[in-house]
Amino acid sequence: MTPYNEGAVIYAQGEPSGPLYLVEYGAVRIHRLTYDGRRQISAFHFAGEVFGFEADGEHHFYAESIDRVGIRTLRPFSEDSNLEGVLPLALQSLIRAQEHLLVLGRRTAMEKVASFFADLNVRQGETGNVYLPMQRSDIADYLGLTFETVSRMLRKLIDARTIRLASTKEVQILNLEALEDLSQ
Amino acid sequence: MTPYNEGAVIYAQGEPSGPLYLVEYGAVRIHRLTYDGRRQISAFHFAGEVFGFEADGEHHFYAESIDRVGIRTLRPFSEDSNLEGVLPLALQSLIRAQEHLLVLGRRTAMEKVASFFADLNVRQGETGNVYLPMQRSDIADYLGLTFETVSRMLRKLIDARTIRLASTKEVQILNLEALEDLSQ
DNA sequence: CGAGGCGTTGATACGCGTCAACCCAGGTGG
DNA sequence: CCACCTGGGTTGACGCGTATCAACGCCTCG
Repeated sequence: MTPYNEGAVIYAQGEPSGPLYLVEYGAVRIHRLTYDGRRQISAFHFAGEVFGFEADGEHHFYAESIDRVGIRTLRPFSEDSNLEGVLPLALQSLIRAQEHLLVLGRRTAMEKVASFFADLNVRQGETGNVYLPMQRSDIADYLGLTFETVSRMLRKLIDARTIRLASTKEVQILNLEALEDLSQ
Repeated sequence: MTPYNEGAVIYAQGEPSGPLYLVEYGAVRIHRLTYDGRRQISAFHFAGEVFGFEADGEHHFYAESIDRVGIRTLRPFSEDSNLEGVLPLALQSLIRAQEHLLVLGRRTAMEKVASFFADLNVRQGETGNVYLPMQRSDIADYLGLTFETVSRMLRKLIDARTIRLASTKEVQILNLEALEDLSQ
């Protein structure tokens, strides 16, 4: 198990790929930059999730730690391990990417932010308390928005008593039904 | 090998999944509808490509033929076939989905349309002639735009002598470099 | 105490969506 | 064989939602 401090590069675009990575604790962002500095975050990964799939032996994205992270390396392609379990994990990543396509392509800013919180709530155990280790600009780059717009949507959700901010990194869901209606 | 006429449903959201599907000829669209009628096309598939991956035994998208299509069914999960080849195919789908995320999240309408043509050009053999079996609204729903905007971007590309329309369904690329510059 | 990074809020601009009119090609029926 | 109809595509006028630009507050760290 390897620990990383926040903001560390776990792998970079262009590096050779190989192992898979299991998040033991903390959060990771997967992203890519365009020539002109725009950034798209394609995924966040939390404890228990696996990332690092590549088709051709080379990483096409950056993986960076968001907070303090523990990563275990899996080597499913070495001779002494099974390929059995890999396909379901890859399919899980595919499903997530496809769901994200729906959000990016056909949702308003409000719907994007609402569905982001609804998704995190499910992935964090449906406690109604969502932890946001990433900063606003990370959320924006994940949802295809600006951080100002993310901030404004938060304000609207707060004013509507749908959520509450315990701190800038902790969201309490006050009205899950309303949130899910917005997420569609 | 099963032939389908245009507009046929190959599988529907909610149906049990199982086999994979190999396109022998023609084109297929994979899409989903939102409660309020908006549609997101997550992928197009052309001859030689495989689709139909699901994580949990159920289809979460619709697969429909765009024109006349021939489909071969693959049953990699039956006992007499190999699972070997499936992972690379699944990873290919994952890569495509991730690339598409970049396009949907951080590109202008012009860049989306340009990168769509550049992508089709590559997938159709880089001949400089791109065949568009799908209608404008399909392209729009794939790129997260309206069909009017797609039409307007076409007009701009034509006026800039970047492409030419041989017919509404045939694009000739006149200036590949310019197209790729727009695609990033 | 000062500086810098992150977040919020406000004013304004603009890209794309919406709505509407029109064109064109293909198919059908008289 | 032509008139008509229908659906897909194009183009234009306008409005809205989100980006952009800017100011400011707060917290952390030196």
